[in-house]
Amino acid sequence: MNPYRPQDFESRWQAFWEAEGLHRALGPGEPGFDPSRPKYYVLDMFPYPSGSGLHVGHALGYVGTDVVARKKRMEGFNVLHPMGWDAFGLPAEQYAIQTGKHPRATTDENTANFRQQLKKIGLSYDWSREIDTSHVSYYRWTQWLFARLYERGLAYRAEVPVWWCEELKTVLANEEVINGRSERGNHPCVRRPLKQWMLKITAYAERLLDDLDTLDWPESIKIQQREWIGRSEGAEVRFAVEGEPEPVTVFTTRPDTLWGATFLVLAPEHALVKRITSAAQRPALEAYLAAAASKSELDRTDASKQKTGVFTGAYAHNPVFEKGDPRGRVPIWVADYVLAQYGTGAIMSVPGHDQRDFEFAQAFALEIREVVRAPQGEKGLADGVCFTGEGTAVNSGPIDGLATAEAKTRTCAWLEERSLGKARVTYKLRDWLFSRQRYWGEPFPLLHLEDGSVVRVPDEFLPVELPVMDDFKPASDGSAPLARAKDWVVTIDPRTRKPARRDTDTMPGWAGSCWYWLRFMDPHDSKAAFSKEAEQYWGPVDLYVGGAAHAVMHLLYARFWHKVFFDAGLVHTSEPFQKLYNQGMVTAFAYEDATGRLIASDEVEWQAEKPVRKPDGEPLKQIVTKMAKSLKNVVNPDDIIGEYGCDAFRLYEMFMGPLDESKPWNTRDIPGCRRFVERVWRLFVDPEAEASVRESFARDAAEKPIEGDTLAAERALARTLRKTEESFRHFNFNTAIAAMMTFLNEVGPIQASLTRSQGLRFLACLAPFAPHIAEELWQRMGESGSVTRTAWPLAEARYLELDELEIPVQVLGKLRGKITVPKAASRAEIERGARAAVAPHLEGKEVVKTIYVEGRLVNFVVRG
RNA sequence: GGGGAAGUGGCGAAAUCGGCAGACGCAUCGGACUUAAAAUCCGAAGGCCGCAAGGCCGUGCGGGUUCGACCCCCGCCUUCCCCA
Repeated sequence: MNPYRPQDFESRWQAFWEAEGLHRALGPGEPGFDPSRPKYYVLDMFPYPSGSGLHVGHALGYVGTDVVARKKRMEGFNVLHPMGWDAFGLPAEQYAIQTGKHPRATTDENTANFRQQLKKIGLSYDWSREIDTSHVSYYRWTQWLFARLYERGLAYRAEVPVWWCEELKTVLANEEVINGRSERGNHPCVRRPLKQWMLKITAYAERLLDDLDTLDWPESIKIQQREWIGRSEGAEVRFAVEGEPEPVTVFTTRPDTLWGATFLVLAPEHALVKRITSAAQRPALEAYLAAAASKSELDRTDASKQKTGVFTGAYAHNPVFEKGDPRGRVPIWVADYVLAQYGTGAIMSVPGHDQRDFEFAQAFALEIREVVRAPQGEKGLADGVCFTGEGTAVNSGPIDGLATAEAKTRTCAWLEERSLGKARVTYKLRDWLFSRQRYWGEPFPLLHLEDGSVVRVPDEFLPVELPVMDDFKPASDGSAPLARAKDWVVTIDPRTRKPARRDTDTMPGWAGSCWYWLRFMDPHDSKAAFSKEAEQYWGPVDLYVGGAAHAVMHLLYARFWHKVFFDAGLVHTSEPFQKLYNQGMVTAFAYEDATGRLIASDEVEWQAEKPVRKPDGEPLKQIVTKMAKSLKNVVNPDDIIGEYGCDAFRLYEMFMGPLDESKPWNTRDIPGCRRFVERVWRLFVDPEAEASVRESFARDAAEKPIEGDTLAAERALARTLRKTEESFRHFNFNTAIAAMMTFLNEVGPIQASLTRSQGLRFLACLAPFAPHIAEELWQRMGESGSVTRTAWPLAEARYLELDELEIPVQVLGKLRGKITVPKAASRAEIERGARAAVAPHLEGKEVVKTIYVEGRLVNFVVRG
């Protein structure tokens, strides 16, 4: 008896692949490496191994890349498809502080769990290349690469505001602060300046922007990155401050509106604020600064919020006016909608032509002056609205009458001639805050000498190992936990033998993911981060797949590091990821009662097609949300695989819809995929018989001529192969699976007419999606080796051609009939047939025009 | 607030270039097989009207372009994602 029992063979094939090393990616220098084959590097964004394990949403992208990797191998590529762990970071540390377990221990437990879960999904990773960013064998090279940035002057220290929670006595990361309160405990937080390591990503802003054009990435991601980098052209203008030697420098994108600047606004953190504030204004100002410190940048710049600010009591001089001209005397205000890190931390306010300045001026009764006349037909200042568009300069001395674009360049020239300012390009992108006062991260390979200077730990003395500590809570004075590892901190500079103290900050969670694709190319190298040969062969990543959630930060940081490596001659391409693809989010149904309260899905049952709560039958509303532990709607792949088998699970993941779309998981739909694999099984195997495969597929079965049902099957197979091939171009594997289902529907009734070759080609086509059943049937067919090593089957053009065409016939764009014509029919014949087919609809009407789309459609345009 | 996506049957979805809307699957209903059930196989099915033939309406809403619009343009509405 031969029923389909996946539990009997799925783990056996997984063990076989591993034992045979079928997914090992052999690289340069390894025995058996074949350099004549083309390479393909397909990479998943590696996961942070959280304690809650994988859910079916994570698996979506992994199955997607696995399908691609398996097909590429069948096409003869050397495929690099690795997996590892982005294991440093805050959550592990947080969890450790709560439970008292060391993050090393919990991280190892979590990665073991993830590895075992991933292996059950039958993913064809080369596990010999597994990496863990929190292992010293990895992070010593993170430190080494950081040193390359450092020696190029791209790392520096600066006082920047960071979130501080007085109640918790700790520095918090941005993501730990919500609406000015700590995520844990809901305590108030403030931003206070602290010395931090910064990376000078702004030095690469122009290249990060320009090189986007060379990448095969989704346009939406490119737009988001461009937006993030935020290039803007404008001018820097110096305003002299009354009674101060230092001028205030402002940046503006609209130098043409300089004549309309009626006040200045400084960011609360601006260095000049405290110096210039008058005694009378000081109390109000102090109160304002304290309030601003507790707001996030998001709140501060939220345009919908009421504008707040306070006058400093000081005045500046607008340099476009003569000394003594009352129009040039402008008050200096402080407002939190101006950010210290953007531009110069100070703006000139032109309330007539900037919406935020307009609202601010209205709120505080400041002067509004028109300097740009709106074009005919548009509402301008004369109509009482702020005009922010382009128009004609007025009340602006030397640039009066000029159009905005011309007025801008003329103003810049005017300023430069008089040394009052200059044209400048700025970016919204800011330098990257690269240090944390936390334990679970990479230590900086830096030493502080007694004279206050900072030196690198020489490369040959790397790694700087993270000391083992039992108490790694942040200290109450905001200093880093590593500062308490006294024996570790106190050291000597190996170069000068002078006493030194180690830097006690650690790198942020992003650090390890800034180069991991390079380590995968050569993961066990103890002499270098990666060998030149390996990088030369495998780089760049051909296909990078991950969630759109990382559209900006991770991808921008990774590109930045890679460009630095390129400049340092470490890599041969200036971009790391040639093609990027974002898998969609897998959402899940959740249920809420009449009051909107969420009900866990295991408390829900279905009665008469309606969801109700189990104990009392109260009707519930089905909603779609993300999968989250807190919503109790998480589905674990282990459970699904246990019940339906791995192949059915993989097929369902791909059958749900196009890879890039977000779609709800519905376990109720899986039986359809399970039935599909069972039907595949029965196509090849008679479950009632002892034979390993049906007679018609046996090795010694008589050769069948390609005619009749066999020809029909050949054509059906050709259509399936074509559709599958196409699905790899669009990453909509749901249509490939649908095509294979259609194939089964078509050949089911004529099973006995199928040839062995047709059966084998179908299995090869199925193999990337459902590799276990493909292997099992491949073996039962008596084929030697693994289906993963057979050639990818292609459709033969001659079996895709049809003898007859069915052509829809429309009248005035409405479908009124269909005709079937021989492939060779002439246009005249087709038109004649079409007229006949829709004759009743043409009755008494005049055909004005006949539209014929070659082989596709006829449309009669009629009148009367 | 800014930025990015997406809205098609009861549900997941499909539809080369602007050319037959709803392939494939789930759930549902009917039939066959069965003592019965499960499994399997065959069939029905967007909505409305109709015994039927057939007709009308239908891709979030309102306009537009076109012989023809899920697809292109303009304006709305709703939902989801991201913000160092």
